[in-house]
Amino acid sequence: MALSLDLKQSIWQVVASIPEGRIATYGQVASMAGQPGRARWVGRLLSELPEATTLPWHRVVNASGQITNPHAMTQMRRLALEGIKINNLRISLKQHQWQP
DNA sequence: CCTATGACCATAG
DNA sequence: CCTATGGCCATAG
Repeated sequence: MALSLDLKQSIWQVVASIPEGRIATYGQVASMAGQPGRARWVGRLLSELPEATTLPWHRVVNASGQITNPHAMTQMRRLALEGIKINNLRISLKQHQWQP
């Protein structure tokens, strides 16, 4: 399926709606955007965000609750500011996962 | 068309 | 907890 701006926006909108202090997984974001199975795509889309974006991309982690991206330092700092505990790049999904 | 590459995921051992 | 495996899917070459 080709990538339309609409599809991108649906992903961005879900990411933007993740509450402060909560996290979501790549797969979760994809599903909530009506695009199940496109977790990898979510990751790639976030990787293309401009550095000055206001989108809370730091609230997205993988299915294991692990931080797996090139900006781990920034991500950890931001999450810490929101009161999220991090152990060895790992976050407890049980405690912090966003569950609408 | 084919292969390679990811900010991924589920399952099995 | 860890590794291995197969699947996933848009992009790039």
